[in-house]
Amino acid sequence: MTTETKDTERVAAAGKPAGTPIEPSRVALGPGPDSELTWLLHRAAQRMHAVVGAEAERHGLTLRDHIVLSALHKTTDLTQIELGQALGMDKTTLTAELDRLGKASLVERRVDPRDRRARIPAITEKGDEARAKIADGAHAAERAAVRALDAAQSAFLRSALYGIIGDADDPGSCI
Amino acid sequence: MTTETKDTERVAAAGKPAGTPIEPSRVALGPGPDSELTWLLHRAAQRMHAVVGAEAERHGLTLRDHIVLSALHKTTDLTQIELGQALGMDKTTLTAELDRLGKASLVERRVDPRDRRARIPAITEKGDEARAKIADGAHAAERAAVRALDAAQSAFLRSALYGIIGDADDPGSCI
DNA sequence: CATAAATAGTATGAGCTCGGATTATCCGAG
DNA sequence: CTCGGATAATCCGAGCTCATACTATTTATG
Repeated sequence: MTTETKDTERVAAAGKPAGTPIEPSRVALGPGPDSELTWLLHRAAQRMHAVVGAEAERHGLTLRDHIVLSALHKTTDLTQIELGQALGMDKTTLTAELDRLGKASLVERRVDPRDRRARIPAITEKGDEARAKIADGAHAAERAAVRALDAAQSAFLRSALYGIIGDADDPGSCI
Repeated sequence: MTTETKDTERVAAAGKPAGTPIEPSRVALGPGPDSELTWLLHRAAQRMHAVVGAEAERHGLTLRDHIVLSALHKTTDLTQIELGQALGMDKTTLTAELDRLGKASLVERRVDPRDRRARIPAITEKGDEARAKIADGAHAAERAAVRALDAAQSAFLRSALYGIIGDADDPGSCI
């Protein structure tokens, strides 16, 4: 009823029991150097999310926690709205995030003395210690990710990404 | 009282009141060429998501719809699990996504004749028409995003991203 | 000063993601 | 052939994101 080639097809498309041969169909569909740029960027971001997020996880935090703490380490006197815009994060999402970080005593919110509507989140001593530990591992993970590139190539990669981003202010949390 | 002339102005310029200067602190925090790689990748992916997603939106679909349809256009005979792995998409999420696309008659699920547990999703004629239209706009948007790079630089960018991705199989839907 | 419009932050609710349980089916050992 | 374990898809529930509504406060205008 069926051709004998079915065996090879089945082997190729089979799950991954023990021997784990490479499935040609999957590889053909997965990301490759000719894939669309949107897809490559998404996958690469996903990859870095996994490795850097694992580093944050080792200290009981998430990648988003680390990013927010790093932002608060670099700048001060931002309101929540300004922080959210700089991070491309929805204000409601950021409020919930700051609630979590505040409950863990990693940040604190003070009222802006010049505008009593606004709150100025600030990183605490404890928060900065956690941030510093994670930053070490995160930088190592980033260096490892581009170890195949030399300094000039790495710099070009960054500038190319920066060029794609431009001055856009896109929303959307994948982080 | 009511200011008859300014009213329309204000409504039109909502969110950016007249005379508001640019906040220097915000600009300083945003992504720059020296930002961390993880952050740049995330922002660049976010940017492409916005522009390509807008293209899909013009045809009543989402970026994820387009990606799934493109995958089904490129390959055949994948089960849902295999498709999900290739796309880095959770099996539950993919089931829901295929439900939506199926309801719109853009894909159909047939039982794998060799394994009655498995379903083989396939793109329909109608689905491929939508896919083709979106693909045109998407390619144009991608070219526009890297218009500052020449062919060699663009190729290098892709290969660098491909190198970062490696053979990892990360989960996580930002798409 | 009085008052209307705009804005920062928070609360609420719809819809989504994803880990784990469930069902139907396949496969290998006896 | 039968039976126990593995696997594909689906179902269910906790937790999350984000649009919208709401409150407190500031700013503009006469």
